[in-house]
Amino acid sequence: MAKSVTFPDSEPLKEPLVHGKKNGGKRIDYKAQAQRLRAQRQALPIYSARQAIIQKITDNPTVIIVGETGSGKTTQIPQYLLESGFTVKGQTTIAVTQPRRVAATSIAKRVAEEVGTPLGGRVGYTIRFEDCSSAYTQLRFCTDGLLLREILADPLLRRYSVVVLDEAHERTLRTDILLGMLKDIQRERARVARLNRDAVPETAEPDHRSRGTHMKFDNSGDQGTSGVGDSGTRVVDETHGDVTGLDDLRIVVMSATLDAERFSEYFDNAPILYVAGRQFPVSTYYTTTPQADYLDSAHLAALQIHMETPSDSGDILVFLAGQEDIENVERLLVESAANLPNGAPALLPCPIFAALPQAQQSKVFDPAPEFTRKVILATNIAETSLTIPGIRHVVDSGVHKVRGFDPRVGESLLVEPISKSSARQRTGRAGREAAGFCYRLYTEADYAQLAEDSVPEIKRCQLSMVVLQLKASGVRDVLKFDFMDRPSKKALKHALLELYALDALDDLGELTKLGKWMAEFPLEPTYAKVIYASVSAGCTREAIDIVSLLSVDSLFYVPADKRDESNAAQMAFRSSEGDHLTYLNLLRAFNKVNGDKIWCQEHFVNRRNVKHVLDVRQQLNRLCTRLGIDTELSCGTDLANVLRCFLAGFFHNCALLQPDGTYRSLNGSQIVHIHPASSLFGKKTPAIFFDQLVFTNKLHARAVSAVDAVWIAQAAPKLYGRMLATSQK
DNA sequence: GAGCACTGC
Repeated sequence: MAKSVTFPDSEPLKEPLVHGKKNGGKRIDYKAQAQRLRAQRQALPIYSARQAIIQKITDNPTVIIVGETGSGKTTQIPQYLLESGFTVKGQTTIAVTQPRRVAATSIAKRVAEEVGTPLGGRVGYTIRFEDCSSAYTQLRFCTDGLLLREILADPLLRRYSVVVLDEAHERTLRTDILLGMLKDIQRERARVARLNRDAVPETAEPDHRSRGTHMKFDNSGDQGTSGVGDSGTRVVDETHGDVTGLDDLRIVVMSATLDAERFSEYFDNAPILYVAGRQFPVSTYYTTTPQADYLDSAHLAALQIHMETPSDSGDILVFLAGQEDIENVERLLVESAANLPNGAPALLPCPIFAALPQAQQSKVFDPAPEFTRKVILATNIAETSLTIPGIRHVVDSGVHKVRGFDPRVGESLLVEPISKSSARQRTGRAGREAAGFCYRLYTEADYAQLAEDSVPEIKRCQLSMVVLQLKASGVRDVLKFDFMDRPSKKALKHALLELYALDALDDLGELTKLGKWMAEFPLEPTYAKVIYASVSAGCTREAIDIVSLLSVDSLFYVPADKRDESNAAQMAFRSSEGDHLTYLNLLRAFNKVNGDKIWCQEHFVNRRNVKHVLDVRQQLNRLCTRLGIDTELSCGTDLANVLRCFLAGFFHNCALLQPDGTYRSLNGSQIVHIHPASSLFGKKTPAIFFDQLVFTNKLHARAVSAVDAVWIAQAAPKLYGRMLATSQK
């Protein structure tokens, strides 16, 4: 388990009281512990709405719950369902999804304590790489991505009686797909539930089970009527086979902001329940004039707050767009901190962003020394993913970096204005422990111009994996799929064409055998295709290694002030063939020293990310073994073989060196630049392929390797056969 | 000469 002090967005959680079955050799009295927590539970704002919530969920297939920050919805509603017999021990489970892994685990721990059972028993969690649940689990917390993959194996989600989607307002890619699929599943479950009710003989039970009344509610939770075995009548459905005893699926959508109307409309006008929260007031200030340089303004604002408010009035949190911004403001603040007037309290800048190694990330959670105030310089990571205690002042630059995708121009990563809901979320970070202050580095008129909500991820990302997953889950016409926010037709068609080119779809757009195989992998289809190609090429070992390595976005950490040192350290792993084999060298070296901490520091290796790589690798190995693939198949020293395999998936990501020294992409003829962090930067390699193409200030190819142009033609003869033949002349 | 944040049996 990652040891982090991160907690989910909504509720401040206490550290779990117990982690295992035993504590200092003594058995834990779970019941007594739950008893102690009862008063806390009953003091939560949501407690007074308990009956109303249970009633609404009883009476409606779908309910939308808007719970403000601090309402207790995340920990309490799942328990209300558990206490009210919405699940039958050994038969049905309640799933509660979270967008983030840490949230799923920390909430499960807390709820297990409140329920008074060991974690993994009645209350458990399941996330990728980690299953802490059992046959007894009736309340399962999981990530939304995990539930999504579960649908592939169980298209009707038979084991679940209720699915609770938490943090739905974040509209992550997975939440959006889940919304659409759950709506479908709910309809199908209602249909087979009717078949079951019709099949029950008159004598079994009088059929007064109109909508929502066919569940018994008692606190034991053991006597619900699932109907399994009730009548002995087997119910078989044309599309789903044996559906004996299968009941309706209830859906609870939980959201923090006021976009509940849209969720309600989407689920056939499902009722909305509002639950008040517990949040301290935050005074918000705007600048009177637009700021030309938000880095400068952020620096001055932080300094001004520090000088004009007592240093024990709480720390300062500054929201900036990215690593570069943060490092710049940090430099300015370090200078100012050194020149503070005599007797003034000290100022301690603390940067935090995802690419920062864990050890440095955790510094923002350390209490500041005496007479010192922390200024935390953060990206969006501090908006939802982690909550830093002690913040009373927020400085909001009004910008963030957004990943974008347009089928015509590809991926982009650009600085853009935030939305109003984002601005409110940032403001709220100042009022978690006491009344706070928020300084927006833009005018009130500018705020009024901001979009109400951010664009859902599904409208700004590549969709090939989404489409493959939908197809594999039985959605035949993805263009007609009921998305809550529909991606553009162009983006969907682009994904369909990509899958067709990868041989995952046939001429009719139906999933091929290979496509079904590819969907088994928790990978972008391109990577799954590489693994497939590696089997006949005899280099599965290396293909799995490299695909795993590409699953994290920074293997190295390059501090701004130690660039040369860091580059020199990385030279040890450099392969003249490019980044893919450089990464492979890094992995081998890492394994040789057993991931030694000091070694990682000396080589500027991001240890946490390489550990993640090892987890992914193990999972891929297991999956391949299950599919009958020999994962030890290795090409030894003939590593060119592996690169050739990558072209089976990445034939769209190739570029050729032009006489003028630039690279032009093979499919779009755009000028691409090798990313400066690449081992091929500045080298003149005739033909390259790359993992990603992202537009920032230029179109950058990230993770680049050298290949033979002939291999490209061989990998996609229909696309490039002629073009390459003519360019050779 | 440069990388927002997440996730996946």
